[in-house]
Amino acid sequence: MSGDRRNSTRQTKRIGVRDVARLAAVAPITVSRALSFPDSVAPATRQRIMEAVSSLGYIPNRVAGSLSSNQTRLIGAIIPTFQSSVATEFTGGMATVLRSRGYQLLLGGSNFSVEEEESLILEFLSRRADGIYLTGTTHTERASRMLRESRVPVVEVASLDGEPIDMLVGFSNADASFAMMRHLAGCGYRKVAFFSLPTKDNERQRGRIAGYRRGVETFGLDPDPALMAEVHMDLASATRSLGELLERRPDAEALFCGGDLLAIGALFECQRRGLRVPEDFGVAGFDDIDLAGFMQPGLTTVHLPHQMLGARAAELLLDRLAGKPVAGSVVDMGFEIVVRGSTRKVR
Amino acid sequence: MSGDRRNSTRQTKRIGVRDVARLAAVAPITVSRALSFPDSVAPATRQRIMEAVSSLGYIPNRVAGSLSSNQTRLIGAIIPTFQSSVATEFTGGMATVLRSRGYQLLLGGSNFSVEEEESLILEFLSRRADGIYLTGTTHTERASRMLRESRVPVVEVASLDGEPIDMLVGFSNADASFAMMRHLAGCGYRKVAFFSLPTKDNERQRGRIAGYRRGVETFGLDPDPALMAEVHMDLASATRSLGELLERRPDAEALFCGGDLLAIGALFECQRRGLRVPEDFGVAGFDDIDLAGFMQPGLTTVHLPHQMLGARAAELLLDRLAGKPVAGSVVDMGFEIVVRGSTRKVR
DNA sequence: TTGTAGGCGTTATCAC
DNA sequence: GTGATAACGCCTACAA
Repeated sequence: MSGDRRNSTRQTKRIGVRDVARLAAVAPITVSRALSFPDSVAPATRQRIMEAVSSLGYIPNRVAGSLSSNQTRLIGAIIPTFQSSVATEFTGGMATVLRSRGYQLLLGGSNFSVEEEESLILEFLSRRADGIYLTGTTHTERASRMLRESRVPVVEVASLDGEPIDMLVGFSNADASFAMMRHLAGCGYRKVAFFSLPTKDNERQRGRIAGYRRGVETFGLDPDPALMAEVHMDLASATRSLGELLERRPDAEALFCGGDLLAIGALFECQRRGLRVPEDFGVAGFDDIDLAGFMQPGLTTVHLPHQMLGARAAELLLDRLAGKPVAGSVVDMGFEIVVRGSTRKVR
Repeated sequence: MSGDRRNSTRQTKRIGVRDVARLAAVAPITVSRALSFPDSVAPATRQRIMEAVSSLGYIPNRVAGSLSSNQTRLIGAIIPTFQSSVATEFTGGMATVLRSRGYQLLLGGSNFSVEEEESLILEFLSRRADGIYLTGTTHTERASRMLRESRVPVVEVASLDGEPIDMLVGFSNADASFAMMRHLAGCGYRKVAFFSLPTKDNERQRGRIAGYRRGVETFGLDPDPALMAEVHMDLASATRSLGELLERRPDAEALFCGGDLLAIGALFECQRRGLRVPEDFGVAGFDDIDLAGFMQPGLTTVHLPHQMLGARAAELLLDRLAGKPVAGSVVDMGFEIVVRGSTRKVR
C-alpha cells in the first residue's frame, strides 16, 4: 500500500491547463491569464474558466510557470540556527510579509558556518529564488561572488558598518553594546564581565565586543581579559561559563552577555547559587527576547525589533522585485536599552 | 543602480548546460549526468566537464530540472506558529535530515488556522513539493481531499489515535497527560487546575484535556470546571490567566499546563506573587522545552523528543520517496514524565 | 560510456 | 479580449 507514490514514472496523468482550457472552450493562455490577472479576461469567460478549474480540481504547476516566467516567488533565507528565538521571531516576520504578497519561504540553517552558508546559497540560486536573505555580512568569497554575479536581490541583517552585498537592514551592534555599558557603569558596576557567542565569522558579535571594550575604556572599568569569555549559544554552556567566571574572578560585579539566552542561563545559575540579582551581581543581555521581560527579576537588555526586522527585510526584497525604487539600501532599525530588575538602580 | 534586477525580461543570457557541454566537447545530457550521477561518466570526461562548469560558473537550473524530472526535492512543512520553540526545534530536526539528503525545506505558518493551512497546502502542491509535513490530524475537508488525490507523501505529527492521511509520527497526548496526573495525584495535590491552549481545530490539546479529565476522575480529584481555562500561547496570557484562576479558586493547589510556555509563564507569576513553588503551589508543563530544565525550580513536565520527532518525520518522508518500503505508517515516539522541583515530592 | 530526439506545463510575444 | 506559436533549460527514453 505504499509502493508507488511518485516513484513510478507513469502516474495517472495530471490535470493541466489544456484540460481546463478544453472544458472552458478557450485557449490555454486564457486560462493562465484568468488565474494570474483576472481582470484581463472577460467576466463571462473568467467564470467559465473558474468553473472548469474547480470541477476538474486543477492545481496549477508553478514549476512550469516559474520556468516559463523566470520567477519563482520563492525567497531563500539562511539563519544561523533554529535553536534561537531571535532567528525564529525574525523568520516569522519574514514569512508573514512574504505570504501576504504571494511569496514562499525557503529556509535553511547554516549552523554559524560560512561554508554551510555557501552551500545553501548555491542551492537557493540553483532553485532560482527571487531573493535571498542572509544573516550578517561575513560570507565566503565564493558565496559573495556568486550572489553578485547572479544579480539576485539580497538583504543582509547585520551591523550597519558592514559592507553589504546589496541591501542591509540592521543597527550598530557596537553602539548598542556601548550604550549598555554606559548604563552598567552608571549603576556603579566597575568589574563588568562579558560573554560573547563564538566570534568566528560573526562580525555582529565582534561589534558587541568592540562596544564592550570601548565602554570599559571610556568609563574606566576593569579591563582584565579574564572577565571575558566566548560561550556557545545554549543554556548549559552559559551556566557552566558563569561558574568558571566566578572562579577566575570571584569579585566580578556584573555580567553583560552578547545574547539574551546566555544572560538568562547565567541568571538562573545565579539563583541556583544563591547569588542575589541585582544586589550581589548584575546581569544584562542583548536582544530582548520575549522571555527577558518575564524573568524574575526581569532582564535588563538591549531591545531589538526582531519580528519587524524580518518584516522589513522581506519588504525591501519584495519592493525591489516589484520594481519599486528602493530608497536607501541601508536601513537603520535602531535599538533601545531596556532597564529591568536584573541591574541595580542608577546612582 | 537598483533598477533592472530581474525585472526586465531580457537579461544577459545565463550560462546553461549547452554552454558547458560545448566547452567540454560533450552532449548536454552528459553534463547533466556528470552532475547528477558522477559515476556514470568516464573520469576523464567528468573532469573536463567539471572544469568547464567551474570556469563558466555554471549554476544548474533546478526549476527546469524539476519540471523535467518531475521531482523538486522540496518538502513543504506547515507549523502552527513560529513563536514556539517546540515548532522550531522540530523544524530544525527536519531541516537537518532533509539537507543531508539533498532536500530543501519550504516552511509556512498556519497561525493555528485550518483555513490558512489549506491555502498553504494548495501553495505547496502547486509548487509540486515532493512531500508534505503537517501538524495534527485536523484539516479542512478540501485540504484532506487535495492531499489524498495528489498522492503526495504526507506525514502528520500528532496523537496516535488520530486518523492519518498517510503517515503519522507521534505519541498519545491523552496517555501522557494522564501519566502526569498520576504523578500530581501521587504528590498529594487534590485541587489541580489545567490550562490548555485554544482547542479549536487542535485535537492534540483536546487529547491532553481528555487525559486530565480521566486523571481527575480516576484519582478522585476536584472536578470543578472553574479549575480549567483556555489560554493563548504566550507568556503574557499565561501570567494573566494564573491571576484569574487564583481569584476564582484561591485554594487551587497545583496547575498542569498543556504547554511548557504556559507553565513557565505561570511559574514566573507565582514568583512575582511570592507564592512558593512547590510548597504553596505545584506547576507542571508539557513538552520539556530546553528552558524547562533550567528554571529555578526546574519544571516538572512531559518530555517529548521534538527534534527527533522532526528528524523521524523527515526520514519517513524521504524513505517513502526513495521507494524504500516503509515499515509502519504510524510511529509511536513515546513520552516520559520528568520530575523536577516545581512539584512536591511524591508521598 | 555517450548521444539524439522529444517533451515536461507553463507563459512571453506578437498577432488578430 | 483572445489566440497561435515558440520558448523556458533540463531530463527521460531510447538508441548507438
